[in-house]
Amino acid sequence: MPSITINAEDWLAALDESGFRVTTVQEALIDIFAHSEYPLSAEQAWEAARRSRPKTGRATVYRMVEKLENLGLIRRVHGYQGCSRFVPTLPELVMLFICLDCGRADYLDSQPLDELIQRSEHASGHHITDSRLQLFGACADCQQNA
Amino acid sequence: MPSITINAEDWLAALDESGFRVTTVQEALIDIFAHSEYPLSAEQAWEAARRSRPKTGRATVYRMVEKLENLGLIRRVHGYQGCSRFVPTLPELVMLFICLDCGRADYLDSQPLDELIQRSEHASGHHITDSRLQLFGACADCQQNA
DNA sequence: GGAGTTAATGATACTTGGTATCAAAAAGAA
DNA sequence: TTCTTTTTGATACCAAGTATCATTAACTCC
Repeated sequence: MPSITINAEDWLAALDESGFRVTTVQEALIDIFAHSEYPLSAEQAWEAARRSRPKTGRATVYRMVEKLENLGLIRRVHGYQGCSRFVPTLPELVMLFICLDCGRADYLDSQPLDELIQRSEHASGHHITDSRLQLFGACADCQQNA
Repeated sequence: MPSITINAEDWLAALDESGFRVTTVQEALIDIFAHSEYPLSAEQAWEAARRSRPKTGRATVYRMVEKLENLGLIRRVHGYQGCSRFVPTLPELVMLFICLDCGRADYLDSQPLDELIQRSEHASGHHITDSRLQLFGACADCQQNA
């Protein structure tokens, strides 16, 4: 499975540009989200943060997760195990695939989704401005090892 | 917006066939879900149920919602206002559209989704077994009245 | 239709994920 | 370095959802 590459610098820059102060909690959390192959809940991110930074507060992590989501740096995974897990957002609009065996996230080309939206708009008369798509199944690796 | 038609008889039959007893709470809840144009949360369904059946218990409604979801009679809406709202499932696999103005749900032909899945499977090598798609925007009616 | 059996219900207590508060600490500006 | 303002962490809090269990209501069998 191709792993994604997130540039922590860019995330910190994004926070800075939005007028937020750059803090050590932020750096820790960005590091955590940027390097996880699996969708993380705020609770899991908190656990992870305390490993490198024991006094990290719960509320801080929840606040940070919300901030990162608002800035579009992470996005919510809607699916199995609820809708409170997050993965890094890639620059381009991509579709998210989650392997039900290993749990890892993969990013797929979103062009088919663009076309789907165009066709559906045309057929229904609705104006579609946003979408949530999540795909599930067995990733290429897990199929081979099965 | 085309309104959906749910046959309460069918739902009761489905519960019956699955070995569950047919009760008055069920009938009330099925009625509520089948006739709502808007996605309902368990909490909202509870409120609605108590209007016609004041002693209805909270836990009962939550249990019932879970049961209806497990039987595939209602499905979860993943989107704005969280992921804890439900709409009736239509017999065929359809895509769900939610209007961000009036809040109503509409059901779209799912063929574009089938094709998307096929194309994505082919391109990625993953085996896709399930999907969650939600579309948002302004419905045809709301566009006209804007 | 009535008695017995078993599942469903309702009231309550509880858990958990998430939020509000506020004094203390840490960033940034001067 | 000092001052101002945001962020933080600890705590308390809230709300959605779940477990428990005595009571009630469906279904079964006669």
